[in-house]
Amino acid sequence: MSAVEIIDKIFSQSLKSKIFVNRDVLRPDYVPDELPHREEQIAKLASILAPSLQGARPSNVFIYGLTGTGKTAVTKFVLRKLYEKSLEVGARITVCYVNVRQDDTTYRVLLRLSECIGLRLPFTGISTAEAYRRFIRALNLRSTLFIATLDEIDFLVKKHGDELLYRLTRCNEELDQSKVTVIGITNDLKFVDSLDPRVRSSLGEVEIVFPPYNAMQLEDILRKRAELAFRPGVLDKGVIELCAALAAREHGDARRALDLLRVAGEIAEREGADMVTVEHVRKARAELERDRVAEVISTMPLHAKLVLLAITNLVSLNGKTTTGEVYSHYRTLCSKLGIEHVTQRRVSDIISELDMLGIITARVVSRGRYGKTRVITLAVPKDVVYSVLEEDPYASVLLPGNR
DNA sequence: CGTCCACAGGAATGACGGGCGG
DNA sequence: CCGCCCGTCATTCCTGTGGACG
Repeated sequence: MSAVEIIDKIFSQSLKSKIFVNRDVLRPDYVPDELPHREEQIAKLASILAPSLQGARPSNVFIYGLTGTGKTAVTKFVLRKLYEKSLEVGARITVCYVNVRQDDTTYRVLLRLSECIGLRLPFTGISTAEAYRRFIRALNLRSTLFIATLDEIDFLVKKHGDELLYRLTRCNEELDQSKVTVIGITNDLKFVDSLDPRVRSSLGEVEIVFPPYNAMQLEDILRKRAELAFRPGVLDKGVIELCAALAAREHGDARRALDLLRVAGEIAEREGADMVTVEHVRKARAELERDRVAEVISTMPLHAKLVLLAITNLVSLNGKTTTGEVYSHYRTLCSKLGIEHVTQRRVSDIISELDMLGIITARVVSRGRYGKTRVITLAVPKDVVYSVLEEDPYASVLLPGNR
C-alpha cells in the first residue's frame, strides 16, 4: 500500500467514525449549554453581575475551587448569557476573558484586555506602563462597563506580582466614563493569603467557592456529554461509572473524567472496536498517566532524571529504597557517564520534588540506632519511568538492556 | 536513659541564562 | 540596546531529630 493510500485510509476512517459523533464536546475547553450541579454557583455569579444591566458596577468576584470543578465553564457561560442579555436591553457591557497561563506576562494580558475594547496595541515596542495608560484612556472613551476575567490568576501573581491586579481593581478612580469589574479565578486555595491585603480586600468583595463533584454528579455530567459525543449505544455498561469513579478519587475532577472518556473512545477507535469497554477506560487511564509522567520528567534537569533512574533501579530490585542507597547508586551512574555528581543535599531536594510531583512516594522514618532517612517507593509503574527515560539522550544510555 | 546514627531540611550564597524596564 | 533583576540549579554550612542500642 502506498503512503497516499495509507493516509487516505486513515483519514476516511476517522471521517466515518464508528464511535464518535462529535468528540470535541469531551475536550476541556468546550463550554456546554447545561452545567449540571452548578446551579447554585451560576445563580450566585449571575446575581452578582446582574446590576451591570442597569449600568451599575458589580462587585469584584473571587472564584476558587480545585481543577475540574467547573469554574471556567460556569464563568464563560454566565458571561456569554450576560453579554447576550446586554445586547437585548441595550446595556453597555464589555466582557473579556483572559487565561493568564496562556498569556503569562502583564503586557500580554493588557494586550488581550485591549483587544476586547477594540484597541490594537503593538506586540512589542512600548513599555507596560505605556500600554496601561493607553488601555485606560481607550477604556474611558468607550464608556462601558468592563468585566475583566482573569483565569488561573495565581500564575500571573506568582510570576509577576500583583501589580496588574492592584491597578485593575483601583483604576475606577481614574475613570469617569467607564467602570471596571474584575473576576479572578484560581485553583490554588492558599493563593489568597499571598496577595497584598489591599488587593485581597477589593478583589475579594464577593467570593464563590466551587466544591468538588462526587461520583454521582460526575456520572450525570458524563452522561449528558456522552449523548452528544458518541454514537448511540457504543458505550458498554460500566464505562461511565468507571470514568466517574476514577475521577472522583482525584478530588472530583470533571476534566479528568472527560479526558478518560474521550481517550477511552479514541483507543477503541484506534483498535477498530465497535464499542467502548471498561478495558478501554483502563488503557486510557494508563495512557493519561504516562503522558503526565512523560511531561514532568522531560522537563527535569539531568541530575533529577539520574536520581529517578537510581530510585527506579533500586525499587525494582527491593521494592523500596532509602536516601543513602539512592545517593550511592546515583553516584555510580554518574561515574559511568563520566560526569560530576551533585551533593547529597541537592539529591535530598530532588527526592522532595519527585515526591511532590507524585512520581515517587517518600516518607521520613526513623530507624532508631540506624538513623533517620526517607523510605522511597515508586508511585507509577517502573516500565513507565523506564520508557520515558528512554527519550533522554544521557539517561537512556544507562537503561537496563542498553550497552 | 542518654547516645548517636543517618539523614532531614533551613539559610546563605553563587553561577548562569533569559526577559523587563528604561 | 543594555544593564539589571529574577528564577533555577546547585553548593556550603548548619541545626534538628525519632528511636534502637548499649
